[in-house]
Amino acid sequence: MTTTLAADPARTARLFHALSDETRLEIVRLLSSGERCVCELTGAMAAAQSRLSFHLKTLKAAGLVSDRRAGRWVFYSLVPAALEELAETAGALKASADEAWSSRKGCCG
Amino acid sequence: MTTTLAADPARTARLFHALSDETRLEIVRLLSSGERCVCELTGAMAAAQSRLSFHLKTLKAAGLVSDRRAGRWVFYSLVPAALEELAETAGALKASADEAWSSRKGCCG
DNA sequence: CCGATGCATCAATATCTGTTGATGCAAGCC
DNA sequence: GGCTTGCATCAACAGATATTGATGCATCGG
Repeated sequence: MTTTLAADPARTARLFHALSDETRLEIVRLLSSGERCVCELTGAMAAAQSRLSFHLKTLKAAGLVSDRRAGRWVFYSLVPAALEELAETAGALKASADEAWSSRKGCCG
Repeated sequence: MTTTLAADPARTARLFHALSDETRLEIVRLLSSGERCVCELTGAMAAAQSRLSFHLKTLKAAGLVSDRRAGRWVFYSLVPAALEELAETAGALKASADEAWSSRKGCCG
């Protein structure tokens, strides 16, 4: 009743899926200290350029990062609103788990 | 600096992965109103029994739910600690996104 | 205009994931 | 002891996902 739990399940699943990969989590971690171009990410991680491009595309599709072109470089950065949405959803899930403890219910006779 | 961001990336990825499926999100939603046996979940969702068993196994492997045998029924329930861990991780990600805005940094010349 | 750089995209492959139907197994009812 | 119920597990398949190397396409420097 307090918070909307998974108002849009498909959206929630997409959001969680985008963060269900270690490579992408590492990208997010690197972006947490600010905007980065792909070349720098490639350097920081031991990853092929096409691999990073793939994961960045996934993160972008989920709305977690945005890109900005500057000259020959493309800069990626986190989208705070999306991460806030994530935090809210996770918070709602936690709240529902706490509720579950108070409202016990019999099942199957 | 405030919160540890992905101290254990593999664990974080596993947690997010467990919630990256609509069927599993629906299970969590049903469990949020209390303990449920598989038979009841099967009834509430339009899902084959073996399908639910598969997803429950995934959720259990991630530590998000626990099971309890009672007679011929197996009751599943949410694990508040795991959902709190999730909420904390999501909160840390959000915090890092906010930090990213203040600490801009040049890249690639 | 030419070569180099930064990045996206494609093709091919390998692996993982989810679904279904069948089988197995334990617990309770008769 | 047989039968039924509730659930896990398996086998087989289909589809999604991740990795790699190659190619394409802009942008910039000369």
